[in-house]
Amino acid sequence: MRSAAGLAQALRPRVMRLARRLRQMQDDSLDLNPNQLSAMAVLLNSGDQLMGELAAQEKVQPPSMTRIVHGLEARGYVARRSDPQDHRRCLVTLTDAGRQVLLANRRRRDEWLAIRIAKLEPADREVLRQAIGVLERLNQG
Amino acid sequence: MRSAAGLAQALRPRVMRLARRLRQMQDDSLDLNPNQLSAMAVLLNSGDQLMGELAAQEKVQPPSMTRIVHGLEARGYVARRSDPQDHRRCLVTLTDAGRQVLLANRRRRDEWLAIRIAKLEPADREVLRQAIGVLERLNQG
DNA sequence: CTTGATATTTAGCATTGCTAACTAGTACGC
DNA sequence: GCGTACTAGTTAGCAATGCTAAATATCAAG
Repeated sequence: MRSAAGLAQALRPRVMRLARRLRQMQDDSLDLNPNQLSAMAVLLNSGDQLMGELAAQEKVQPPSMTRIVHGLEARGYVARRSDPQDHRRCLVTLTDAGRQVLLANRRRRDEWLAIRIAKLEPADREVLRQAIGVLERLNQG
Repeated sequence: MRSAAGLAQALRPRVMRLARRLRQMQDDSLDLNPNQLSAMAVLLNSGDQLMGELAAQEKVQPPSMTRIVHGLEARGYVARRSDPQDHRRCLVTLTDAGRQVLLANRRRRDEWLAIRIAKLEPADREVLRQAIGVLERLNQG
């Protein structure tokens, strides 16, 4: 079972299942939905963004991003200001409070996975370490 | 970076991203939503189910499963009959048409992944082959 | 045969995505 | 300059889909 097709058949359900469980971890006890969390992650990783850029990156339509950002703004996790060069544009910035909430949440999810990884054999961890690069190439290709 | 925490931090985003792309693949040109597809997968893997069992397995409330199954029944992908022993109960069965659609869809998604896997180096494929078992243990643990 | 429990469905609400239409700001040709 | 066309974002309203509460149908026990 080293053919690409065979590997795909075996890998897909396992990746999907792990992702589903990781996703379930993030909802508890946080008044942010997955979209809001995801938009904040873009701001953390790529810095301030225009509404349109955010919508494009998150693959939602502009009106949907308006709603998502409104929720974040109401909670004080992002701030908005109009672009001084072009007043049609609207720049969205992650606030310190937003950054803290996001990092805390990310840490919590990573912990859940880390605990499970810690229970594996050392050889299994070595496989995972190598898999990081492979997954990266798989996602980019 | 061999610690469980470090591995978790590196792996989580890559697994989530791959899963997101795999999920996006499945919607095109099929009149079934992810819930319906997932319910059919349960029927394929575990055989006929009661409405309640199906709802529990899919972690949705019974009324939601009613709606999901109605859609599948209207398309002829599942059949329902009341349990001969207990007429309150309702058994749901995958039809042949349903099985074919499900398998065709699964094949299509696997193909997308297989094409990407085929572009990797042989050494990378070997890592993936080993990762299958590791992921399995990670999901079970 | 009546009372209470169980499986499922129906009714109606909240959330969230979308498209279409609107508002505000910019840019270009005359 | 000024009107026309374009662009960024928002508002309005629809469709899909999750939920809870209440209704329906069936079973089980005294």
